[in-house]
Amino acid sequence: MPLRSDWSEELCPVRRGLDVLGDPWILLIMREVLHGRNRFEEIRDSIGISDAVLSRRLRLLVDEELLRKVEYRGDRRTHHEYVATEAGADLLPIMHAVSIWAEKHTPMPEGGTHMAVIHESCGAETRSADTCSECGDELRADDVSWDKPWKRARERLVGAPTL
Amino acid sequence: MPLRSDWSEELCPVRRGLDVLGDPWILLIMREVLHGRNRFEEIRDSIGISDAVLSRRLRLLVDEELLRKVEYRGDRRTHHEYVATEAGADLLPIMHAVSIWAEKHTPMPEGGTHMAVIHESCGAETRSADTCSECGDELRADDVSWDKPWKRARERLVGAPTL
DNA sequence: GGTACTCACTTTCTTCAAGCAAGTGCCGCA
DNA sequence: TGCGGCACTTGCTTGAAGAAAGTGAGTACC
Repeated sequence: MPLRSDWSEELCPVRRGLDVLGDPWILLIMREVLHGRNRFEEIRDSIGISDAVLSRRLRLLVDEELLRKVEYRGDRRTHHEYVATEAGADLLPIMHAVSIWAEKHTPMPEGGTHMAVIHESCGAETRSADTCSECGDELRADDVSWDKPWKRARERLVGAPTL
Repeated sequence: MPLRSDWSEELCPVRRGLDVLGDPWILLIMREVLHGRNRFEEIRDSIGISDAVLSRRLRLLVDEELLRKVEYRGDRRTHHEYVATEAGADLLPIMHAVSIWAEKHTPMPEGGTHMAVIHESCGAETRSADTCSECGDELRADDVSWDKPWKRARERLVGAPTL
């Protein structure tokens, strides 16, 4: 990763992981993509990132093979969109772990409420990052949705496409 | 957090979490502290961070109440040390999730080997971030150790002290 | 009492990314 | 042919990273 000291050769997996993930934007971008917001403008507008930074991050994520850039036939013209690879979809437990931690240990702001992570297969809310705390199944991005009451929205994750 | 745009008031918990954790050093520092390396020099030497950056991060972590700074009577003089709060110890599942992801999706460098996370209560290796995949118990920092064969070391985590 | 040493920082300096605004180039349409 | 939308790229200013050197408090030795 060119943005900082290169940790991609570190023996410790935590450190290798942070080489990619130790940046505030990476997980947010990946989350948007997993939520089906796949186009440059959609991502930019939903997370409030500057054009320049988003462009650089997307290139990095494609290089690191967390995203793939594909052409996509829109209403009237060809667009580009970014879709998650398996490596990208596997970030889901990290997002869950972060959100579980933050709900427990950061002050809930005005107007905030609990965000529930729903395991669609069994319909229950899970409180574990990577396995459903109800049925015990492994959580997969395409089988999970996030209930965000402050948005009155229940967003379905879309997971990794076929490679 | 003064290092970047302030996300501490965000409604989305992932974003609030990244306000603190979206920095490559934070998790590394917390990991060292949980491994019993509590003094400034120990942390600096084990992760290779510059004095200036470590100093700033430690202040931030104390402000955010992930660490507490305490006096400690050493061999012959009083030292300062940093100990994890409960919020700090609860970062463990995030570290696990990052390491599981990295072992699966980043190339293992020369000389690297699998790092096993051992749930000491049952003695088994776990492959889940927050619950033991063998016995199903919740993983706690003081009940987990990390087996790092490239160091020939099995390091016990020490968890959060009494507040 | 003076010097040396350790520890935990702080300061200084250069380089490089963030964030903002403006500009560019390529469709596809009227 | 001009226009607007999209996906960037460029330029500018501010500020953090990283490296090295300096500071100051506490302790030990002579």
